[in-house]
Amino acid sequence: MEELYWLEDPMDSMLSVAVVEDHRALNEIFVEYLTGCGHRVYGCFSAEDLDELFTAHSLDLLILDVNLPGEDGFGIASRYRNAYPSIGIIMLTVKAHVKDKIRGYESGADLYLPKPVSSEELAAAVMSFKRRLDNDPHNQNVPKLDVAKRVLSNNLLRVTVSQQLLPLLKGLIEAPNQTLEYWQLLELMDKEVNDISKASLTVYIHRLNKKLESLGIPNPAIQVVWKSGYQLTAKIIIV
Amino acid sequence: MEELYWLEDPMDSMLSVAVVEDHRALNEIFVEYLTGCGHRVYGCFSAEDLDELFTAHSLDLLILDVNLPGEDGFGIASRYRNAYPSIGIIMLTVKAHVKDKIRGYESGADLYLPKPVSSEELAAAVMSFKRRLDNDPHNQNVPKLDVAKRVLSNNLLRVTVSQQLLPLLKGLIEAPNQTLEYWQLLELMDKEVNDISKASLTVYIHRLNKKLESLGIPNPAIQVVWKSGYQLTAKIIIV
DNA sequence: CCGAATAGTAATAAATTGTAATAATTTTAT
DNA sequence: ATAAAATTATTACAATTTATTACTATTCGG
Repeated sequence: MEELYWLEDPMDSMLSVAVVEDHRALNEIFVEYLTGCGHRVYGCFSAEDLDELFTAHSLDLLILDVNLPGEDGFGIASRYRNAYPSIGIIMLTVKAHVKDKIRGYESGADLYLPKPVSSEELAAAVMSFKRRLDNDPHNQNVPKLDVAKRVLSNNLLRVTVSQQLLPLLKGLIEAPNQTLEYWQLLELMDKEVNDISKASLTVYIHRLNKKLESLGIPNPAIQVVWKSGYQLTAKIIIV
Repeated sequence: MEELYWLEDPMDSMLSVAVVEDHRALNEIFVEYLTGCGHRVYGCFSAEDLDELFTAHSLDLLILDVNLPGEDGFGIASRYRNAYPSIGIIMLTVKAHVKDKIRGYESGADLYLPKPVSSEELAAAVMSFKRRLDNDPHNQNVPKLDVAKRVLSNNLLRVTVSQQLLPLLKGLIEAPNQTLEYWQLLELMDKEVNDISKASLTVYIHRLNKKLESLGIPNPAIQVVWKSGYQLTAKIIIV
């Protein structure tokens, strides 16, 4: 497959968005503009690219051109809508006929934008989707870690985190849904990397999981990745 | 205020919709068509009408013309969006300028349809909104796999899925009711394709079926396709 | 100094994985 | 139809890895 790309500058309350558009110039314009709006945006050029991208990154929103080489936008939309009902789908097309719009909606699009679409318009549609996500009661009351105060809190509860465990938790939060290897975790804590330290790491993780559980986060929030390390599976923000 | 009206024929899985459009003929066309689609549809002609209507009936969706006597569609949208974040808003307008579309989204519209809008198109947009409501995984008891959390759950129960079995299950969910060949399943797990791996695959499938059964899914959810592979027969979604 | 929280260590329990052995099922051959 | 062969299901077990608990030592604030 061709090389996918994204621009750097992820911000905190952002969306993960894939732009699937084979017109290179347009793709780049969209990616750049949406990135500037604070989202993590991946540009790709075909269904194949998207599938590969999706195996590696979770996505909140797909922006699909209808006319693509290989599988078209309708196909992608229905396929993803089926397995991932909560994903957002915005479709772009020059076909302005009613039939096409209806087909777009039926294949699972949340929004159907007739081309030409300006970056501003697209960004507004993305924000509209984001607002819906933010208003979802399940995405509210996200626990926060105050690093300076060493306090972990949500709307109801608060627990302190010890000096020792703090950099471990901070590191895990900064790499959401990614596996951190044992040696990386030990380095976060300024420990030597050896078997004895590794054994104690399980205890530290266990203690962190207990803290997180006491905040109402499902246990284990920090899950083992067999023979590799650990990953944090809950959403926590750092303030 | 003027007399509001709605046509009879409410069905069970319907939406409560208000059409706010001061063009009487158009209003009537929309109300009639959407009612025919099985929704409970209220026609009204101004913000004032809508407010009165809303005191008496709960509404899932507002269809707003932009140009209205008194408060315009933007005003209504932001006011309702503010107070009722989960309400759906579709805006209709002849103003096709980008600025107006953006203003529409910013004031809280989920969808912005440039006039002229056909009844069919409007109905498709309404269905799209309804599907979003219905498909909201939080609103149904379809088992869901949270890949990031490695958790499989329904309304009542929750089981974790090991690192190893996760990609296998994910692959099966993404190809619902399709047979995946042995080699495809092994590739999902990054295993070599040989007889020994194939033998162990039966154990992995068995372990997955046990997990699924413990969620109340009829066993075997993953069924063998003789001499070919396996297929998942239960509906599971990925969040 | 005391007492509570924290840190390190060790021992034990539990989970994950791969493999093998056996049981059950389906197909094929007679 | 029946027996044999092939295929898949289930169970069991051992090796490895991780989770949990308990205990001691240390640190920190009052």
